Amino acid sequence: MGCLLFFIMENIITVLTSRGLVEDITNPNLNDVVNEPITVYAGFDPTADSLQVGNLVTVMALAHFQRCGHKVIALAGGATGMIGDPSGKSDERVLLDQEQIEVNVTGIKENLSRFLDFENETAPALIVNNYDWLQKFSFIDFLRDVGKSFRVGSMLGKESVRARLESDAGMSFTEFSYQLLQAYDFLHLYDAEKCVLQIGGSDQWGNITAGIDLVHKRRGGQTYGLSIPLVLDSSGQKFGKSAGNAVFLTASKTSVYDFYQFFIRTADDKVVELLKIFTFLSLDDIAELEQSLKTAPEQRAAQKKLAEEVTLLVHGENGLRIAKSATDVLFGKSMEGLCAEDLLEVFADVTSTELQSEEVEGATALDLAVAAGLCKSKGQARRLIESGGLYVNNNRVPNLERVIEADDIIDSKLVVLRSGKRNFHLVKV
RNA sequence: GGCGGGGUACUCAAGCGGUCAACGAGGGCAGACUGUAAAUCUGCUGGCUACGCCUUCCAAGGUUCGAAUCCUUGCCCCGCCA
Repeated sequence: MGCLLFFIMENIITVLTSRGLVEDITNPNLNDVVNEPITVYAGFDPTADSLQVGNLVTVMALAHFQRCGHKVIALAGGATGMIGDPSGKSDERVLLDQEQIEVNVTGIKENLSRFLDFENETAPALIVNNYDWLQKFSFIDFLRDVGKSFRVGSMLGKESVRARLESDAGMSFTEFSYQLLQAYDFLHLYDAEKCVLQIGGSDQWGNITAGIDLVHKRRGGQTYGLSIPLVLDSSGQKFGKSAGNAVFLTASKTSVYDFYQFFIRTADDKVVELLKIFTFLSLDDIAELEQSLKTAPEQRAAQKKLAEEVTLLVHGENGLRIAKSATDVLFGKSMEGLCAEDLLEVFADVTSTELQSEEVEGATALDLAVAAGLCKSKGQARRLIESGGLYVNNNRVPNLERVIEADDIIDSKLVVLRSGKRNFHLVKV
């Protein structure tokens, strides 16, 4: 049996390495260990009710594990989220209440369900919440059973702790204890699910090794850790922020259009790396796209493929369809042939204003822009029009006298205002 | 507690009695160019019933025909000495 599996299973470490998803592993033996199916887990912090594209890196790694025949567990940190992981944070985190965390855990589960197969016959994925086991501990029990196995010296040595102790913000006992909880998670999953590997972002290294040590001390078992490199954008910033806002996987927080566009705007020198990380495209396909980048950069084939693949994975076929038709309308010159309902879907997340029909029909474009709140004042609207930056239904407003006619109101319901290239505002009549 | 410097638009920062809705830079917005990149160039950046009018330069008073500019008081910053 082992032999058979050996031949049909691709070595997951090789796969991940070839896609740039491995920063470091705790023990080189892991290369051989994964030739048999193992159980692997990664934790997700419920700081919001949706994962962000940054989390997607870890999710993709988990998905690769599952595709290679391993059993994967996604751990939602319902309990640890209440404590706050100090790793990579310069300030003490504001504690979330339990109610909020439950909401967040639910949202995260929803996100994960798109990537992991929970129905798989041989190795269905599992979602667990560490609140389920950590919540049962009394403080005394925890200190006796878990705390006893930790040395303060090595806890103090962790990067996440050291950085904070040296900063002005300092660190509370609560956050200091965080690594014990995450370490205990590993022990619990080792016992309950025979989980022998934890993966996570490189900032999780200290927490992962703490878990490995704990399993070794308490059970004498050998476990492993694998860290994934932090993805940065071309300006060296943490990946996944767009104009200061995080890009979320949940459509209500980041529209499918914005999500799609985030990937479309990937810089040339970054797109190959992202294709490897965020899609399941073969390396051959990616090499082809890389070639097209050199021969026909203006086609942006690689960016388009990246955006399509990721949007499809996260938002499904319908999400991708909406994102693409939104892109057509928002970048295309004409909106002809689209009815008000199509437009409402396309502009679902665009700010909109409801006005009475007598405020719209017969009004000048200038007045409408102000009434809708697109421009703060008439002066601003006037300047916008004079510089040719205001559009009604994707047609430039030629002069200050332009009046909104009945024809401009699509299906007697909608007028689409736009300032500049992509700043849209919907007027509902 | 003593001495000195200062508070101007989103930010920095000129202005020191009229020519000030307030120089300049950054940022932001728009236009041209372009590959939804980067760079570059141009315009705009208090409000309005708009070649004019109104409200602004920490706050409140005062001097003056006229103040962001001078005086008084208050509030707040920042240096230096105790």
